[in-house]
Amino acid sequence: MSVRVRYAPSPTGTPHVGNIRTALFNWLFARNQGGQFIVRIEDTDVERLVSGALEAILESLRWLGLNWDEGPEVGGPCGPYIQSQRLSLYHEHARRLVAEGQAYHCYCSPQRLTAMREEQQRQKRPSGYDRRCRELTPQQRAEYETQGIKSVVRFKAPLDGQTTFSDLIRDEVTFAHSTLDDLVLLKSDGYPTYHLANVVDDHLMGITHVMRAEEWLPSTPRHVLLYDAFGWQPPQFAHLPMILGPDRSKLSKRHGATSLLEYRDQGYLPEAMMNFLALLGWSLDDKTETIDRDMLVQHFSIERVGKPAAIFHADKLLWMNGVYMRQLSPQEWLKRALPFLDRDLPPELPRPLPRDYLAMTVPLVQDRAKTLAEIAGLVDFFLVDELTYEATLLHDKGLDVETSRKALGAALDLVSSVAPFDAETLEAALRPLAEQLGLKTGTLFGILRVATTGRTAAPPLFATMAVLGRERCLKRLETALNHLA
RNA sequence: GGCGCAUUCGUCUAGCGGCCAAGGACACCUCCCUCUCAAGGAGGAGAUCACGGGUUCGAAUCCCGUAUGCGCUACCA
Repeated sequence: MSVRVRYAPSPTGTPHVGNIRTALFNWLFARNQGGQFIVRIEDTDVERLVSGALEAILESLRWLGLNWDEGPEVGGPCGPYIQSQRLSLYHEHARRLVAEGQAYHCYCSPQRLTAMREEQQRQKRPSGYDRRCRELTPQQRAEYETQGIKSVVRFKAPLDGQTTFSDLIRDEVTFAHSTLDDLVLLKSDGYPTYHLANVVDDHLMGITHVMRAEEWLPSTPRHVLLYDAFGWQPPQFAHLPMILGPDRSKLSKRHGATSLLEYRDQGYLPEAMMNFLALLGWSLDDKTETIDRDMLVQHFSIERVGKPAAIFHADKLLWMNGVYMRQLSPQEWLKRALPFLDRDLPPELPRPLPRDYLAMTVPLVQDRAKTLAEIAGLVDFFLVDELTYEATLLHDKGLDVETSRKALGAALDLVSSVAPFDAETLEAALRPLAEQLGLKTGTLFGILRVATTGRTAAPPLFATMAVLGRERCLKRLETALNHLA
């Protein structure tokens, strides 16, 4: 039987990296096995719906390149893939369990349940539904119904015994039935709970492997019991390690960027993100760090997924992004950078940006950027009309103003006459100047760097000047001289 | 409180009984390259494998207990 896995997010916000890591592992497994990757939207909590969340989920998947075989937008044989459009299915199955005596209507008010729970907690007793409605007589039920009290449908969990299931990552896990209560299957608003909906849908959609975060482990025995109640074969389970914030708590907004799309906006490459996320809880061997998408698909396996939760430390992601950025061809690099340059370069610079001129800067800055968002700060001096910098930088490190002026003046002469205007010729002309002035080359070049780029750290001087061109260089050297006047 | 899962350098991890007085990567430090900054290259520091008991000729690897962390304990997923 062909593998069918699903990513089943609920549209309550924009997905964070941990959530998407789960999607990634499902996708990798499906692609590795030649199976299907299905996306199913679990919008059964009307209260928590966030508008735009669905689009953010799909956009996250698209950005990483996690294409789905069935789901929203593409449809499929088991649709609809949005749970709010499958309500009658859940009702039908809940009714069946009630008719078979495997589930029952519960009329307890939310207030009573809350009070009960609080009391249990106060007494430090195990919490859980006290099963008051489990054995209601037909008369009692009729009574509640005529009073118009809304009910929920609860599953009749076995009172004793235990359930053991096999998890692909954690091996055998056992839960005593005495620790389970009668969970709600159908809410009073007519929507199913996650428990009912995911079991019904996973079965109806032919899901073979349920790969989800570890937080679902405690409810898995209930799901297994539900499969049994329906007479269905449960899928294989694989509970993935969680991803924690640097303080070891569940990843949240407090930890800075957590949503995948934020990383996109910060200039991370999807291929780097995929590589990094894959290594959070999975490894190929004892040394491989960079693995591209195809290799990932080729080598992914559940057996190599680890058990312990992983902390999301973005510093390694930053490094990896740099690796992928440097691997890009200059053309591709520019293409990816352009939208960020449009966004981040000073608005007073005319658009469209001078693409050909920017292309010349690529060899000078490609190795220096770790994210696409940094590029604007690396190339802005190539484009800006007026450089802004502290004039003291022109005679820093104990240099007297007069020497700086002499240096700039001499450079000005050479730059105006040198030909051709390329890096080699410029260097051949300017390097000897240091000795003539009795300066160390580093010192001279430092002055010229500040004058031509406005900064103390920049790409190699002569290559930079060559790209800037004679006009700009002369103008900037003159401006620098004026700063010292 | 109950139940469950987990526990190897700061972080991501390799390790499925002897090849490990524990390997790789990020970050950090030093050096090289060098006009600055990067990139690149070479080194370094960093883990008594949570702790305590077993099992075994032999344990990071198997078992038990303890501790710690995390998760679940909703008419949320």
